[in-house]
Amino acid sequence: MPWEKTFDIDDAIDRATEVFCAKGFEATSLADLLKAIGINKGSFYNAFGSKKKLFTLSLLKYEHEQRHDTLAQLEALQDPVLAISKLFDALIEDSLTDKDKKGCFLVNTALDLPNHDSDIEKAVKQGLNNTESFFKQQIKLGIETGAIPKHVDPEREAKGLLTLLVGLRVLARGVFDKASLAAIKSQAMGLIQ
Amino acid sequence: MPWEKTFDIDDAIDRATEVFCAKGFEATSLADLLKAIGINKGSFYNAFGSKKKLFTLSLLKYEHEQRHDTLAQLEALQDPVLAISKLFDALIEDSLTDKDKKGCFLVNTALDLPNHDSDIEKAVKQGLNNTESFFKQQIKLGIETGAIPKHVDPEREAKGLLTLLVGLRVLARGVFDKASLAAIKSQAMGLIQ
DNA sequence: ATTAGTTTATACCGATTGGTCAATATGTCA
DNA sequence: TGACATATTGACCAATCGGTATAAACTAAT
Repeated sequence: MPWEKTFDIDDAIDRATEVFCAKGFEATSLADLLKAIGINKGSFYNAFGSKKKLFTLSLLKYEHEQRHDTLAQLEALQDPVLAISKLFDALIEDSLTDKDKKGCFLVNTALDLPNHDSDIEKAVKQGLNNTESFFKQQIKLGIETGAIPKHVDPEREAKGLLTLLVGLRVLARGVFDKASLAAIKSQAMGLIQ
Repeated sequence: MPWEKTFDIDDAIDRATEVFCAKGFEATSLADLLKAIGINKGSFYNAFGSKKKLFTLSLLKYEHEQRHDTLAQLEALQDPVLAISKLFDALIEDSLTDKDKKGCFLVNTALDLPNHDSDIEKAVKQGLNNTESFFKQQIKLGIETGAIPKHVDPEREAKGLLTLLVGLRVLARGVFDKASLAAIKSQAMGLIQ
């Protein structure tokens, strides 16, 4: 029937995600988004409805792709210690590679949680809780296979690993250098030994 | 000669700090600041010059009072394990008490570092590095007195404690509840045992 | 009383904010 | 071909942004 869009919605969301992640919701202007996506206002509001709706879309997509997919791959390794090691390696690699220092969209938004609505809060909590569950699962598996000592408490230690992950993402945005980030990883691995 | 200011500059900076801390630099409007301080534009620009200058003042004052003074008190205890324990207790207490969930001005700004000038970056780095140094110092002291086992590496472990502290501050703004924050503390104490 | 500096209160500035809307262009289907 | 549905464009909107400027009221030391 009608006319197809001349730009790719998914691609537009990804471009918007980069800006939202780097600057946060408030500091990102509509002009920023239009420039990043490469469309003008009419198309923007026709496609997304509002700045806030696009932010929600961005966060949900990021949560799904970055976290869900990544963790699924690591789980498939069937080697908890290696999986956790690789996760921290990937975080550090990602942080050092990205010269815009955008950080992690979930972590950035988590710190800004009091300034967002409940649907955003829900999405962020779900993302981080699932990461915590991943750690818990891996620790339990490691204890079963003997790769992780029995005295490790999956529940508590998972929260510790998540906290280190979050802290790493913050400090990687300008405070810590490569060596210090590596020290965090070694602390994380120490938690499960 | 002339007339003394009718409002207290220090008090004004403190009120501004609360708003900046809760909402960040960009999302804080001049109107927000004027309302929080209780003055109007003329007085504001006469006293502070610009929004950005006040932000810098706020950050430096916070860095000095919150961090410097607090850490000095803890150092005076001459009991490393107790000092670190009390520090995390205070963080958790502070996070749970503040119903605005403002978080820590230093940590909030640290995550936003790529969007600030070099003078802000410098102040944040100094604040966090000094906290790291505090941890290192306490660990060294603990090893000397025997309260902390010799296998603990002050350099590395201090970074771990700082990362947990930063992560705690982030998660306390809406993701973690009291019990989970307590779990983080127990992880931190575990690092030095 | 003069004077210097501070306060309040407003008016104003250009620029930008998020968002709307009517006109126009473009595609698909009958 | 023509009708219809949607997409795009760009002008337009009121409100707010940070910041300046103004004038009059006020305080305190000379």
